[in-house]
Amino acid sequence: MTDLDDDIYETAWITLARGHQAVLDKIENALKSAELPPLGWYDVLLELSRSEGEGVRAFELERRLLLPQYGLSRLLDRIEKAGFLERQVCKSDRRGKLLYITRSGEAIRQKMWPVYQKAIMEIFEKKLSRTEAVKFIQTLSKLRV
Amino acid sequence: MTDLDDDIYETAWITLARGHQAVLDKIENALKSAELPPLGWYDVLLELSRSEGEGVRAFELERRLLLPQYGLSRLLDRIEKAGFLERQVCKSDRRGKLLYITRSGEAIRQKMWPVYQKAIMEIFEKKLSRTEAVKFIQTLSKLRV
DNA sequence: GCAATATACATGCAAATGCATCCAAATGTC
DNA sequence: GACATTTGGATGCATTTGCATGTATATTGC
Repeated sequence: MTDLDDDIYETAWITLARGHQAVLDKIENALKSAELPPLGWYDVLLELSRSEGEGVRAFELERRLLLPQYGLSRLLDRIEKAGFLERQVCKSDRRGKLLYITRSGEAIRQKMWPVYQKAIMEIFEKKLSRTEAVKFIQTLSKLRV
Repeated sequence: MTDLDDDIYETAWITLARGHQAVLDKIENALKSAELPPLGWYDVLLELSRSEGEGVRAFELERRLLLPQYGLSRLLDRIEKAGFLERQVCKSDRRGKLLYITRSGEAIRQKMWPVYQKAIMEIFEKKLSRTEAVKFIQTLSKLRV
């Protein structure tokens, strides 16, 4: 079982976990320093923004952002309360809601982006070549198949 | 894809974040199904176990596990309350505490490990070659420098 | 030596999260 | 159509987290 070589995968996971945490901390700190909403809000707003006025179903966001159903429901409560999105009853399935970004939601998203991007770049661009980044993405993508 | 070309570093971060979440979910689910404590407890217990009775200072754990000071303080409260660790005043610096794993702490750690390891292996071993894992670790490590 | 500052850790309170369950609309079975 | 089952989403309640601050000891500058 505990073949010494197996430690490689354990190390891979620990490195993934700590690396993720380190980057996340930097991004959240950058947003906080700029008095902007947390990263989770950006993720939601970006998905809504990309839908080009089509509206997005909550269960779709769950899947894309890997959020638990109740977690997303309350995240949406908060973002909606801040006036950055709207929920509308979905006509083709009246159980569900269609989510739309508001004008001020789009505005805040655009204010968040440069801060967010700068934080990403300061870590990734400085430390990884483009080739390396591509390989990194390919490897990481396999973990979700 | 062009998308990948333009925002390669952004994509790298998103893939890192979602990949991390996906793996974490599987591990936490595995532990929960086995009615074992959450992953954070394992991280702490492992560090204490590795110290071979020397004791570990809380601020050391903070650094190694990338936990906020107050977060760790309360995580230690919970683990201590469960009887898995002990805090002792540090003689050479009376502000601090030395942390020791207990017998039952070591026992639970050893019960957690196979469940934890199985979850890791099911994702990493199946999807990444050893060579790929080594490269992955190298790349990820750069992000924390 | 002693005041000022920094470090190690704890804690009150507010906000976020997890769990279980609920409700309502849709779908499947007969 | 009537009834059971599934699906989309919300919510009460307990636990956990985040923020700000507190307490105690250690270190620094004079």
